Amino acid sequence: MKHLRTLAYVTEIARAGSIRRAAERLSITPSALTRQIQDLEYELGTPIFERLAQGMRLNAAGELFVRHIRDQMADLDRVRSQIADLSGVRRGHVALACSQAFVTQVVPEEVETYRARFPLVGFTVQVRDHAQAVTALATFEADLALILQPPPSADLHPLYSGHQTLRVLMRSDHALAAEAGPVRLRDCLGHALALPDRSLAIRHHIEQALARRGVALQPTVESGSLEFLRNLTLREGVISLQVPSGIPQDPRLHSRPIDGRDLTPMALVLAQLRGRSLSVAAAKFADQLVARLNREGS
Amino acid sequence: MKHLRTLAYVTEIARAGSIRRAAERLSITPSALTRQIQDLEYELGTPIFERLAQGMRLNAAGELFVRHIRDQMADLDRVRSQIADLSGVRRGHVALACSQAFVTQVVPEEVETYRARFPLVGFTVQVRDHAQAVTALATFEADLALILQPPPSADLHPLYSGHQTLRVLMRSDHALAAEAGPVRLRDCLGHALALPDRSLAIRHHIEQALARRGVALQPTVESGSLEFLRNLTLREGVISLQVPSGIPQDPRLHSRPIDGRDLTPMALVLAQLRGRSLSVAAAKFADQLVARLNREGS
DNA sequence: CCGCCCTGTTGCCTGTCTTGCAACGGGTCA
DNA sequence: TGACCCGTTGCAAGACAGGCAACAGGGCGG
Repeated sequence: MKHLRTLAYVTEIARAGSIRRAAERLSITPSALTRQIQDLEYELGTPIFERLAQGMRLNAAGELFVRHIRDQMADLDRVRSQIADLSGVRRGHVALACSQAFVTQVVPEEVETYRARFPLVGFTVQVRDHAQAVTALATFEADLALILQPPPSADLHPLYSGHQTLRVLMRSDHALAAEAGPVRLRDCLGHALALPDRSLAIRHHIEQALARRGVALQPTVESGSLEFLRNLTLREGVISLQVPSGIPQDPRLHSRPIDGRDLTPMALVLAQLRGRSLSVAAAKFADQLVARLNREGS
Repeated sequence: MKHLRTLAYVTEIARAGSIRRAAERLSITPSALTRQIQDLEYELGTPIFERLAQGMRLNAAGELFVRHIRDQMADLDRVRSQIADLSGVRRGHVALACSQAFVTQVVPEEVETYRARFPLVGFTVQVRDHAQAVTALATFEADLALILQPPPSADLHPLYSGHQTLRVLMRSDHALAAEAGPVRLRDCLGHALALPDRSLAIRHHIEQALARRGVALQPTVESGSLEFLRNLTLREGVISLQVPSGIPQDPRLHSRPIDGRDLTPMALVLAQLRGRSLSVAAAKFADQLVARLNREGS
């Protein structure tokens, strides 16, 4: 909106780190930018940027001010969403940061369901690990975060929390697929393993459990992409470990839960930033997602 | 600040009830105003005013939007105050709504003390009854409210709550001044009474207590001004009832507490609007006031 | 019923403020 | 030292807010 133009300039300069880079991204000239900033600093009675040879950096006052701008913009979004809601048509936008495990099934299904009811609501879905997800919430890049093993953070306000038991994933014709029921972890270690790499929470969870038993993990293949690992299990006779929410329904794939004695279930939360009030669209989507997670959890 | 100009226009039109009146108060022409509003409504995608023959009135969307504007302005004040605080010099402004009983001693003393330390902080002190005080908080006219017998309201966030025992106020040569210690209420009713009128919480408190005993109150003089009542007790031989905080130190005046069996102490709270974060200046003043009230209460 | 007064709105013009362009001064780095 | 990046500034062109005057429409008393 018009009256926030200058404020948007500030955040862009803070992000870009220099007036010239920001000017380029904003499609205006550096001179226009520098003047806006000078006027603003005059109004505030104090500089909000440090001028360095390499560019501009927010000073303490600037940090406070940028925080204010973000709050303000988020609040405006909320209000616009509420206003749109008055007219009966639900418009708005939902920004979600989620772990990779959920982009396969849960999130696309729920987005589709939601958009079937409210086609005017847009979505932004970003894949983030648990630490990045918290950052995304804090910088208002995301309204909601759906993450595994959330780091303890005072900024997180959980809307749902539950658990997911890890499952061994294999091709339907794999030896382990012959039996049913839970699998002991030691029975997996004998097979060729295709595991998530250390950028993913699943890997940390497994390693912690094994470390307690003094066992080292030697995966045959490791990857930051769960999708790659699934595709590999379809081609080779390797097995993988994934959370149930991320396992697509595919007759060629088979999965069995890991025995509870070997691996504790992983924590799963849907969270928002503490103290922030969501737009109508985001709040409704969160409700829907929580309902789904409750159904699955039971 | 510049970027809030249009938003200030909106609130002024909402307050004035018509574009022309608002234009006059803002010292611009109605045409400039109407255009600003049209642009804003276009940006929002929906009208925020109802056009009536008598003028403009906010619609539901407008109510939401004005609420947002107020929040935004208050938050900007807070941020500016925090920024000023970084430079070591404490600037800012404190707006206080208080019951009449406190303009005699408590508030002027505390303002003086505060301003001795931070001369760059300005004050707005308004006398408001308990209902008006809550309104003042809700409309951001006041940061803090110091009131007797606060109405139960979800919007109030108490920073201090205590009690004040009503005292009988008389000239030092009055018959009741001869004895010391608490006075029974019935001993007062025999003398000529100069009481606060029904616009003040003290009066309601007394009447409720007497109503329970089936006694009707027949004051000789009543007034909405506690100062007038005090001055009258200095001239005539009448007695009055006031809260201790409002009684000035004056050798010609004497006061004795009402017996606890006859009148329960009156509730006293310092409160802010729930969910609002105060400016540094207001928060520090609140701290100081709470310290004073705690000292007095003990 | 009509004129009067109040309301918001619109076309046109003007002054101010923002923006773009080009040039300048000052740092960093090879 | 020269190349390159940075923010900043003078000047001219454009956008935008504001003022003036006139218009359309509803409420109201004569």
